[in-house]
Amino acid sequence: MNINIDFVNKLRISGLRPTKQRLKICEVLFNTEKTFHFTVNDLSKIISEKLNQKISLATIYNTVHAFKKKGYLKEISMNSDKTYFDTNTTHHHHFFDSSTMKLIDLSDDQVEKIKINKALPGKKISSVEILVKIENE
Amino acid sequence: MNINIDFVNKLRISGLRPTKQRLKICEVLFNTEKTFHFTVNDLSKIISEKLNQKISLATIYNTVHAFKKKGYLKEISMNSDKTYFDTNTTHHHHFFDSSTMKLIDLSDDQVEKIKINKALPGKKISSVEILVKIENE
DNA sequence: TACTTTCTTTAGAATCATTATAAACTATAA
DNA sequence: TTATAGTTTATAATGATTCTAAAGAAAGTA
Repeated sequence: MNINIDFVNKLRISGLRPTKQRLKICEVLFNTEKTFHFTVNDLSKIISEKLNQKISLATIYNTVHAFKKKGYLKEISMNSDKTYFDTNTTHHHHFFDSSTMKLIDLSDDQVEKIKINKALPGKKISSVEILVKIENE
Repeated sequence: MNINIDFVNKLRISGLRPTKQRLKICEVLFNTEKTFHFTVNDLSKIISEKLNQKISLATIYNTVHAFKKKGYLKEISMNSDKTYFDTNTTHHHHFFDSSTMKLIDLSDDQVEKIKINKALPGKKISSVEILVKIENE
């Protein structure tokens, strides 16, 4: 499996030991054409149901947080009982469909430049995220 | 107290019975100059510690949700372990200061008009919210 | 290779916000 | 005053997330 060699290197470079649990999670998250949104519960189900593997929930939480810290995942800012993560770490925004409870990417160039005309002394902007809520017409 | 007469009327108009618990919560939330942000836990503390009153947590949850449903409160979209509410129900956005974990209003006219150049068939936009994360310089 | 250290994984317990339940209570209308 | 529908409440239940402490695995060193 040469796919995994990349992941092994990436993990090592990040200071994370390439354990088989982390490699499995890498495959699920980063071995796809398209980026996607997920909750820890989603990820856990993919691993146990689709791949028939057993990785402890605690490990999945640990790994997701470690990946987020390293910048390989983004946490999405929205109010929900669950926390959503995004494998698309480029700067972009989201639609949230209240009818289906699903997130949809809204790329940066599909939004006209946002200009914030308010400065807060001693503070700098670290991110600007738009959440567009949609519903059935 | 003529303040309360207003609240009694407002509650009645909204189809909510003006109970003493709801009136007390109205006073805390709406009897101030400035709007503010709070969590259910904050509100509960204000009532028990500052006002020395006892309102069940369940009632506070019920009331806050009822007020939100009627449009007297807004829920703020951001990822946090707690849910934040806002007594400012006009259309506006937020700064979230990661250093202090506090929300700051960003009024609509302090943001240049947002244009979303992506339409989703069969869906309509119900809200557009910007969250600007800031940190110490 | 053997040993040591440090990092990881794990099951299960603990925590914390929130919601559900069901009985007691209260506002309202007739 | 009485009946009814809406409310409050304590408490239990739920569900996501974090903590714990012990067992296991990777990396570094000789």
